[in-house]
Amino acid sequence: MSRAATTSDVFNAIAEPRRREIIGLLAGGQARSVNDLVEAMGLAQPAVSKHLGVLREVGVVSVQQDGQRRLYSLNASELKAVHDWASQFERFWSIHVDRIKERAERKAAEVAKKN
Amino acid sequence: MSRAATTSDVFNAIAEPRRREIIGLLAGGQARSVNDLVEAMGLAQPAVSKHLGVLREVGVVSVQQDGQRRLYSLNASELKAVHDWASQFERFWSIHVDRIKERAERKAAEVAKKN
DNA sequence: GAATAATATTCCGATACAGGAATATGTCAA
DNA sequence: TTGACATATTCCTGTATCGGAATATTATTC
Repeated sequence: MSRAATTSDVFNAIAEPRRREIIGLLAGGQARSVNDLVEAMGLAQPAVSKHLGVLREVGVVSVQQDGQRRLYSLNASELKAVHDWASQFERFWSIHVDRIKERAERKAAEVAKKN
Repeated sequence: MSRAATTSDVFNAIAEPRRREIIGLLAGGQARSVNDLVEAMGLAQPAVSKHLGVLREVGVVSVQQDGQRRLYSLNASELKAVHDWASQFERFWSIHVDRIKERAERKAAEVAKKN
C-alpha cells in the first residue's frame, strides 16, 4: 500500500517547525496579518499562506477579515489534545514535582474551604 | 527547493499515529518485545521495527537485549519537550485553573517558608 | 556448523508535502 | 472600472516516508 495517515490532525500540524513558529508568533494573543507573519519569519508569502491553511484546517488558527487583510489568531484550545496526551507521561520525568503540586493543591483546597 | 525539516525530532516522531500507539503500549512501564508489539498492533513486523527505529533515533524509546529478543521500553523524558511546548498555551484554555494553581503555589511557598 | 527464531535492513511503489514561481482571487480607493 | 495591495491557489520539482515483500543479521539451540 501507500502512505498511512492523512495530514489533517493536530499532531501532524505541529510537526512542522515553521508551523510551530507561526503558533509561537500568535501566542501573544494578538491577531496578526499574513504579511506581518511573512516579515516575522523569513519565508515567502505563499509558503506562509499554505502553512496557515494547514493550521486553519486543523482549527489551531482562525481568521478574521480586516479590510483587505486577513488577521489570524491562535485558537489554542485545539492544542489541548497535545497537552493532554503529553501529560499522560508527566509522571515519568517528574515524580517529585508531582508530589509537590499535589501537596500545594491539597493545601489550597483546605484554604479555599476555610474561606 | 525541497523539503525543510529533517525527520529526527520528537514532534515529527509523534506525528505518526502508529508511533503514538507504540508509545501508549509502552506507557505501562514494562519493556516489551518487538513481537509483542507486533501482535498488539495489527501491523507487520518490519513496519513495527521501522517505527521503533524512528523512536529509537529520537530517544523516545530504548532497547535492551534479552536473549534473542529485544525489549523496548519508553524513555518518556524525551517527551517532556512536547509537554513543555504545549504547556506554554495552557493559559488559553484554562485561565481559571491557572489562577487557582498560582494561588496554590504561592500559598504553598508561604507555608514552606514558615516551616 | 546447521537449523531456527527474533529482529533489522533493503528495495520497491505510491503518496505526502515543503517551498519556489506564476497566477488567481479578493478588497479597497480613486 | 482601473489600479494597487493582500492573500490564496495552482503547478512544479525534489525529497520524505509509509507499508509490503524479500532478504540480511543476530542470537540460540542442537
